[in-house]
Amino acid sequence: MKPQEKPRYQQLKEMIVGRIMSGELQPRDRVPSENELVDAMKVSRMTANRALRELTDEGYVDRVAGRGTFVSEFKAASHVLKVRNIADEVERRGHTYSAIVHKQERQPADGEIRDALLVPKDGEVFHVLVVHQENGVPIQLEDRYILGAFAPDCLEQDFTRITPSAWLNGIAPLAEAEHIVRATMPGKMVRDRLGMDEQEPCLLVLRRTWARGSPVSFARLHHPGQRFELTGHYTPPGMKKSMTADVIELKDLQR
Amino acid sequence: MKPQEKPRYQQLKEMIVGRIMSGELQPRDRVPSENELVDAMKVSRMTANRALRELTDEGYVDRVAGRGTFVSEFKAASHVLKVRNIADEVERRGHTYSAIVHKQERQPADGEIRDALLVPKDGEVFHVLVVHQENGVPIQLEDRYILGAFAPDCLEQDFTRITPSAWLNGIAPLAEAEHIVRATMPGKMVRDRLGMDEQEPCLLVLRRTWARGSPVSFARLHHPGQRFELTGHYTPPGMKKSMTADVIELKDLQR
DNA sequence: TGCACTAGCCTGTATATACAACCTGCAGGA
DNA sequence: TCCTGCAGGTTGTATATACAGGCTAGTGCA
Repeated sequence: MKPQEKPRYQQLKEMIVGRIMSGELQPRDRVPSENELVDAMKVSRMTANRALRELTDEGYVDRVAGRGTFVSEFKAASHVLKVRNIADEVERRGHTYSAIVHKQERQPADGEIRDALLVPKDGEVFHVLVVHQENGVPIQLEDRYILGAFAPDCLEQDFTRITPSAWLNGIAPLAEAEHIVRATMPGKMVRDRLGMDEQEPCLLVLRRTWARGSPVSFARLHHPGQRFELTGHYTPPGMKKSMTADVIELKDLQR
Repeated sequence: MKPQEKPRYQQLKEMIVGRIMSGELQPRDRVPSENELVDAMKVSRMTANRALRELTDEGYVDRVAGRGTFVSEFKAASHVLKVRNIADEVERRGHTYSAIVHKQERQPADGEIRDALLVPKDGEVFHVLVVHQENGVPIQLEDRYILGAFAPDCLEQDFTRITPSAWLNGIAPLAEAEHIVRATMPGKMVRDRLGMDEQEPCLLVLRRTWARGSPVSFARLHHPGQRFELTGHYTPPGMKKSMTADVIELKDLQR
């Protein structure tokens, strides 16, 4: 190993993650086997094994003895700090999910949004305003801005059938996410759309996500404070084979 | 490898984690080196290496080439979903941390607390009520219950010098944690202790922690909504050597 | 046609070996 | 006395090899 070089197993990992992030390898696609990597990259099988094994631990790929190695379905971002897809949350509770799309339009990027998404000069963003409902009751107001260049066919999507977040995740795997959680008193617009009382506080989650190396979406997620909470559960890694993932999820208080 | 046996590297890992969890190995203690494990456990060096390397990834130990392997300072819980020690948070911002202890007393476990901590019959808990301050301004009201059997000398601690959470973490490493985040309107007691306005919402974090296999502490952490927020940052694992940890931290809005 | 079996690929684990880089403590020289 | 340099232990990486066990496709038999 030459001095300034990275370890070979690390090079292998970055090569494979690069192919996944660029979209060359799609979820469920087959990743080269250990022996193929041995031949192609001139490494020993143990080195290829280490690269693929670590990618498994990190959630990029799944391996099945006898079949091969495949790109994971939910990829990196589902691994550690996932805010679950709200439609899945609702259905997991056995309830009915529905959504109302209030806005879905193209607009020039203004100051705050332009900064958050690093929108290039005269670049555009899409603005989506959706109310998510559980059994017909509003539980989240999603106020989302999406980088125009990343998702050009945003206006053709039916966001009552797929949530914006799930749709974005399908375009390219999420590489990075930033969350801010605040307690606020909602303005009138938010209160009306969520059917909240005057005195009810609001749990506000700001979420910015990255893909392919740059921020692609920024969302303000408002939740009625009296009815919802975020929960997180942490268990130490590695000791159990079928570990429950560490997630932050939105939970119905059922009051 | 015999059929019903676990892999040897896994046995090694569990043996070492067992020693850490039981307190036999304390933070900063030296863990047996690879060659010592080779002799003691009759495995090859690569197998010992894999065990120790995975424990490093999982945050249990730190390794330094040339020196050895040592039990990590902050242990498992600091790894993924850490709510940082509030005193460290404040000092990291270059501000002055202080605390006021309002209550520090022994009491019988009542219904909700008894359930949360699985307190045995006629078991006791300690109740601690502390206001944490940044530059003299209250930023968190900590309302904590600690299992009596776990921390018998709780009443002798000076919680203006060490936070209850840091003290508990020193008794035994945290094995598991559960968080619930809510937006609420605070009651008068909370409002007064935190110096909040009537109309100001409260960011409430409920936190339950496990050690040695059972819950040991339950805390309600109230934060003034106008001044604080929780932030989380997620970056994909494994690609960078000096990765910023994924933490949820309490951030001063500096309004 | 239908079914059983096997060859061949795949992952999972384990070992022995090798070399580089790093750190500490100590011996020996200036 | 100070400090230089080396010996020995430690981790980090890489390779070659081996065997067990899971999966699949195709061969060949009934």
